[in-house]
Amino acid sequence: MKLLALDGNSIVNRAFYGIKLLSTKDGLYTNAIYGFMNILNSLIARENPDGVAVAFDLKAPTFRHNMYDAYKAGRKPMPEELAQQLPVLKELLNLLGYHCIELAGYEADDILGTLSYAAEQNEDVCVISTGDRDSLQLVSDQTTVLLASSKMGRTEIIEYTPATLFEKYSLTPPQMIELKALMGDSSDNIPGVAGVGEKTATDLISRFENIDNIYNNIETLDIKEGVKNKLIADKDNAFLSRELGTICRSVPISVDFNTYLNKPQDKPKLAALLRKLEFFKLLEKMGLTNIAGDDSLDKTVSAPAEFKVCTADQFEKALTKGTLLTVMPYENTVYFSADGLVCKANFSENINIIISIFAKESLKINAVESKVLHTLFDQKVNMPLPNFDVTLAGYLCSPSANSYDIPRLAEEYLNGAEPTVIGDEGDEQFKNIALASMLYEPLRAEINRTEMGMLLNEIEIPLSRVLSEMEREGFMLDTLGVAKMRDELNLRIADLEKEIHLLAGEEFNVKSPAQLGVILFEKLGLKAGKKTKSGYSTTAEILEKLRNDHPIIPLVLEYRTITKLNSTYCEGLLKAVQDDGRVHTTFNQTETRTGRISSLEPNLQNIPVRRAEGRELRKFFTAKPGYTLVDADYSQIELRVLAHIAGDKAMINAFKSGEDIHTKTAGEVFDMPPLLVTPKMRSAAKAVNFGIVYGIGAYSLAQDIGVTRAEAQRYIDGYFATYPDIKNYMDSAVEQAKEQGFSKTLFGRRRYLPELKSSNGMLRAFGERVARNMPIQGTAADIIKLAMIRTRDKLLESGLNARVILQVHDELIVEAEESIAKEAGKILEYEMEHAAEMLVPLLVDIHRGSNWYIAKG
DNA sequence: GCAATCACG
DNA sequence: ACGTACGTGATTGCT
Repeated sequence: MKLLALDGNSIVNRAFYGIKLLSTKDGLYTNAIYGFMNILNSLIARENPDGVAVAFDLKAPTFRHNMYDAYKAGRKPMPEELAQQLPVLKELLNLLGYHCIELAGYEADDILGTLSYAAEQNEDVCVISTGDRDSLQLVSDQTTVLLASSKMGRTEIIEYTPATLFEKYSLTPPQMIELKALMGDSSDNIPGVAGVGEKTATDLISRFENIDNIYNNIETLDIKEGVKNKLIADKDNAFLSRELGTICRSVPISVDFNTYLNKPQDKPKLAALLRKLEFFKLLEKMGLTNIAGDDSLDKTVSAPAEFKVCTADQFEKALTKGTLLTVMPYENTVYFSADGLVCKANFSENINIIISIFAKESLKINAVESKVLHTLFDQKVNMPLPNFDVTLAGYLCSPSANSYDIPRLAEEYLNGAEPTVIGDEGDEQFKNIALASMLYEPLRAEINRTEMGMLLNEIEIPLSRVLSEMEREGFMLDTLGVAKMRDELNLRIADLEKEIHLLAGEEFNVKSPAQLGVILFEKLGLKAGKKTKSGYSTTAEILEKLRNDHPIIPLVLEYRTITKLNSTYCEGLLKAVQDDGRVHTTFNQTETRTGRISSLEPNLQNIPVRRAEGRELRKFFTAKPGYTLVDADYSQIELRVLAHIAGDKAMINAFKSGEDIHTKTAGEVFDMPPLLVTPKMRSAAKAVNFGIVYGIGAYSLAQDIGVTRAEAQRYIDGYFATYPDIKNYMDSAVEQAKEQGFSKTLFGRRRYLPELKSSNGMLRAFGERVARNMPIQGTAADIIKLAMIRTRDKLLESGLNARVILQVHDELIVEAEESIAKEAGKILEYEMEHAAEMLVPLLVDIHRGSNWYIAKG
């Protein structure tokens, strides 16, 4: 039989520190369990064992502590976030049918040693997985060790057999103990021989086999005088270290491998635990989705609901006044649910029934993915704005989730309760529409509890229709212009590549950072700025510093710029253009943790603008014939939001004065009249203003503007002295988020921040920056969303031939018929500036033009 | 499927 | 001693 034996503590530690802190909505940390399961499952897939045993350390002192007081002294205690995951992990492993072994007085290593010894006696096979090199002493013909090592931040697994061990260390497995006797182990506080490290120790052991041979003949052996003296001085420690480092192979546990065959799984309990952990992918992979939760673990199980499939005709006739109608799009079909009935209607074949369903009086509509519904219905079905949307509600309730599809939401809010669907004929969408109707109640309750009704009803639901319309409108692209640019870029790319190869003295793939790193930093001997996990960093920031050190550098930089323009933008856009000559992006309304929208395929929110070469591209984003683009962007919206939220009088006055905020800030901070503020001072002030919005740190600010950390700190101190309420706000934003567990915008949009409870300083600091930034970025996002909705409505009401076609976070673009463009611009400007009532005015810069380059002003 | 890089606000 | 700005998406190389 083949046993997979894991060092539970070692693996779980790796998982914990390797994966960012995750937590369920109940605040249970899960990252270590999650990582452990990933590792375990990949090991099982790789080894296909007959049984799995996981060995754990206990807190109790071991025989090694009795032998040596200082054993493992100075070890940091296990962080609370990890400690609380261990009992849950053990429960999970047991439910999965695996075996957890732990024994007072012994470490996990000793248990593994005993299991591997048993394998040798019984002609079984033992595969050990650990991150601890100590176990290498256990390698034999029957025992292989899979050692997980973090090579530059990423884990790789190396398989050790006696042969590969000898190849790497030139030592046999038992000699690994002798090695440790000499070199010690700082992590366990095992002393070894002072001054002897891995190199010397390996050399000695490979020549003399073990420390007995060394010490028995120490005077006559060919050893350097200095090393010899060290050995003599620490003789006792060497022998002590050998004892400490020797894994005990006779722990009183069962050595009959049949004991460790996989047990049958307790599926209901397993399903309930996986749900509690929110491991929905795993639940699905294990085919447990349909297993109802076990009450002993779960608090509430929704009453089973029954749904009958009927025809769209029957459904339409059975619809009663005022009932809740749940609607879900799926490809070219619409699924409906109401009063325990479900049906589907093909959008083309049954369109009349769909129309008459929505024509019913006083329906309450519960939508799934409103935006997709609006897109499907377009102008053919007049669907009023839904009263609810389970997808958008799910997003508002937990904006950091990875998915808002119905099965996932059902797992979270219905606790695995399954609807009974009669007559579904294997169409699983019937189950989904039933679930969607069941999701209405719990999600509505959660939206009410968290006071996000306004966000859902006044912002996200109406916005979904605006986004659908914007996607349908699209943005006209001058494809001939883009193609011409592509051809020109291709010529330059070919030239640049030749020159770069010439200067490098060989051909290589300039696009490969790995190959480029070798050329620049090894072959050409340029000074590497270290960084990155897998080699040299070759970012533009590093290369820029080397610009004058070698003629190849400016060429590489130009190559990068141009290939980026060509691949991502010229080629990318040409691939995305539709038959109508326009690019139709997709807006994702449930992606960002802050409430912004994102844009994909193609992403129209990152079209180049900062540098001249890239900005040229915007000339190909045009208005259609007879139309003009109107482009309006908020001036400093995030800083204005900050001034408002913080209620900082000085900053509010700065904005009210209408002066340039960065100049004004510089003037205040450096105590100068605005006229005497130099460009250098202004740009420093601008960097601090940015930094403040991002949550600030002196180190990063110093990096950004190229001053010392102390200097940066002085700027920050000066800034807070000028705007004292900003400082107060920053502190209270963090404090409040820590108390409540989330940050929120002016409109109540939440972002939960479990990071703030972390004992990992870096992660906590990240959480604190987010707590300062999210209300600012998120409020600005809420505001422009309101502006989009109102602009769209006003343009429609006014009967003007003008449509919103794009949003880029603080910028809106309207395509308007030339003759009314000015009027449309007035509406756009007014609605943006009046989207929210604030302590500071909201201002927009607005321009018109035949293409985006011009309209951007 | 992830890491590195670079485009935007 | 360490190592960071906040929020995204697309392309490419590499395992």
